[in-house]
Amino acid sequence: MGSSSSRLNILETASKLFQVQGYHATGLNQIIKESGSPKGSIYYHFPEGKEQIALEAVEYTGKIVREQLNKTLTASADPVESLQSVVQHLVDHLGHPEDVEGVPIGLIALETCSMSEKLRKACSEAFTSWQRLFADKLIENGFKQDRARELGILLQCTLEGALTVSVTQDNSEPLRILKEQIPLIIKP
Amino acid sequence: MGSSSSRLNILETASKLFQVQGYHATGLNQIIKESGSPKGSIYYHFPEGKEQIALEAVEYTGKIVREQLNKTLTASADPVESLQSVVQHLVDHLGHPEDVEGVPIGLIALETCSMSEKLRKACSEAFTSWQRLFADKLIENGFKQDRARELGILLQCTLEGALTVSVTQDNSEPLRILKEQIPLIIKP
DNA sequence: TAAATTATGACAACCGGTCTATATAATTGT
DNA sequence: ACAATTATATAGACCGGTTGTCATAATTTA
Repeated sequence: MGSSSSRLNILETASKLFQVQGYHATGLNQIIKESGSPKGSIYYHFPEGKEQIALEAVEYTGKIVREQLNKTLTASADPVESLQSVVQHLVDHLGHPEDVEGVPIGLIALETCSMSEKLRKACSEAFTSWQRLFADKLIENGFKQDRARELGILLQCTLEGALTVSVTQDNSEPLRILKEQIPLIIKP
Repeated sequence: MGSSSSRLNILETASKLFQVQGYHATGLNQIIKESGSPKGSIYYHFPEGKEQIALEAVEYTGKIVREQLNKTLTASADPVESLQSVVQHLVDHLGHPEDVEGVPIGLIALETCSMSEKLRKACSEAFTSWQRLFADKLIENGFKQDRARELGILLQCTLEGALTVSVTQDNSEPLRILKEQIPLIIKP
């Protein structure tokens, strides 16, 4: 099959590195060194090179975050409460970039969106899938479909931004403020 | 003196490139080529190399955005209206990355915040200065100081996020949604 | 003119992604 | 069972581009 264990190993390592360091700061040498794989394996498993690895890494991260998000969103029935849990989860993992969860795809998205249409689309679809998760939660709780879609987009954007600023300022305050304002934002 | 015209020229070129492409994707060769300056000038004007250029570029961009922001915010007395103008301004300049205005510092912030404390701090201070501008506008219009500070942070984060997602999705919808929701977000 | 400052382009050391050439394992045919 | 062929896996060489240095030229100042 096309998917050996070493392939997945490379992909997981690459995903973490791309999230934390970004596309250009992450070299193939670093990926193979940290994953313990031999150099030659890269172009065997990913014949199209770095761009292919990044593409699959974005899709992979998109899925991981989707699952984590889904778990947190279904933990409570109340949309406000569960969304606040999502934010709190980000706060908790702020200083631990070794945990993949919570570090966004925003960096690689901004880096590549004006460079590779393939990568741009992959990032865009990850964003959209997260937005849809938020919207669905609101629809379940009686929001009209159009309104839920709007709020899903707004919430995902706001999360992305607050996370960016919190990381940059090395301070969870932006995320904590967002958490407190969620009841105000989620209004039918 | 330390500030010749060629120095400023290099700085302006570098600022644009760092904003659009990011830190690691922008090489010194590209900076000197696009600015028309000779290679040697870089290390004459910026003896500490790339990191120094990036640092000054972030400070420079922070100031430019601050001025543009201030202009737009003072155009209308009503805070909702003027904030919506800020968002509209971003929408208008979405597809024109050649205009510096509107392209954020988010990319270089995410790229460098886990790499250089100096750069992280510079980006952080740019963010803070923008947040303060929003907060001041609200204070002028009767908001309590603490509440205005909260909202200033929230607004700047949300703008950053919506811009990131709009650029990535090549679609101004996230920004347009944010614009419509501003009256809802700005509540005392 | 002499000295000090300002400015410059050629050069070196290095690191990146890519690819080729080769070794090992699996599969197939006879 | 053994040979031939294909598939899998790997190490290292290559080329282009990166940052940074430095000896020297141009310009200003005394």
